[in-house]
Amino acid sequence: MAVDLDDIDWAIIEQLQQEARISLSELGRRVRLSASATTERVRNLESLGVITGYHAVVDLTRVGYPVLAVVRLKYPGNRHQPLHRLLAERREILECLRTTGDDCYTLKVAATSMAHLEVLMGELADFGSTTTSVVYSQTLPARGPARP
Amino acid sequence: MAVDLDDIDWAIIEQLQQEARISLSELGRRVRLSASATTERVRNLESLGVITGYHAVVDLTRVGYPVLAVVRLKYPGNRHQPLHRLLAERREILECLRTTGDDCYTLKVAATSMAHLEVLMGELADFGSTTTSVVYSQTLPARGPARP
DNA sequence: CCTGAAATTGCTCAGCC
DNA sequence: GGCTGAGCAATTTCAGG
Repeated sequence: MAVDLDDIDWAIIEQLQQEARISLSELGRRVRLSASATTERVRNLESLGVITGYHAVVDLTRVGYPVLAVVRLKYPGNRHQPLHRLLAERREILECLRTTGDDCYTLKVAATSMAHLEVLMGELADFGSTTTSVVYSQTLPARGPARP
Repeated sequence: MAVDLDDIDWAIIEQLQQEARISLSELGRRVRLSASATTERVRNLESLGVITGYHAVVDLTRVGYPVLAVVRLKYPGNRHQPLHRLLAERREILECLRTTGDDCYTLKVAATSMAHLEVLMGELADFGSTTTSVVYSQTLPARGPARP
């Protein structure tokens, strides 16, 4: 499942993780490769599924979601379908990880207010018992993995 | 702290959240705006801090991190400095949220193997008691908030 | 993987609505 | 605020080596 990546591949990945909107020629300059070779490398990383996408990140507070919460969901039984439907509908749920342990799911939820969070928690409570922690601050900037 | 955003701003944000590498003219076409107007809008969203960056997302398994874990850290006392140092050094820690509740921090950690995860947990254990859940699957694609 | 040239495309900035 | 159009710069692409 893992792909063999050399130094240049990793240099490309590092650059695009930091600044995804640079041109391929600028990227080539930074990793010391010609534009054509850079283009081919990037296309390859994309088609191998190493790079899965390029996304703008927004400041949640500034776009109107000042409340962020981590929710753990204890989900008895196996009927995951209804939860998946909720995930599809509710864009306030930004992330959903299925995990080992007592709490089957860990979610990241954005809300416009505590009242809004309460509504969302009500919907999640239909699925099982929840544990909610409100986020004070995001201690890290967005980043991805480095070369192992 | 919040910024007033109209429909076009949101259309721009939606597009860039999905596909951050499109050109400004292509973006303009999609949101039905001229290239110059689009450019000005995007620059504005950036300088207001609404858009904080553009980042490539990689498949953790394919780049050599097949193990992902959610770690909750119960952190007694107020000396956060040492933890911040660890965060800076250890790129395996992808995210760190400071939260309300018994567990002061929730972290997302990528590891090359369970043995590697064990090493990382050892380092985190220096700071307080930890609860670790290994992630089976990421149930959602990367996505951001929608218009409230 | 590189170079070099051609073609396309995108970007910027007036002037104007 | 936004549009158009021109001029300019840049990137992308594709041979051939």
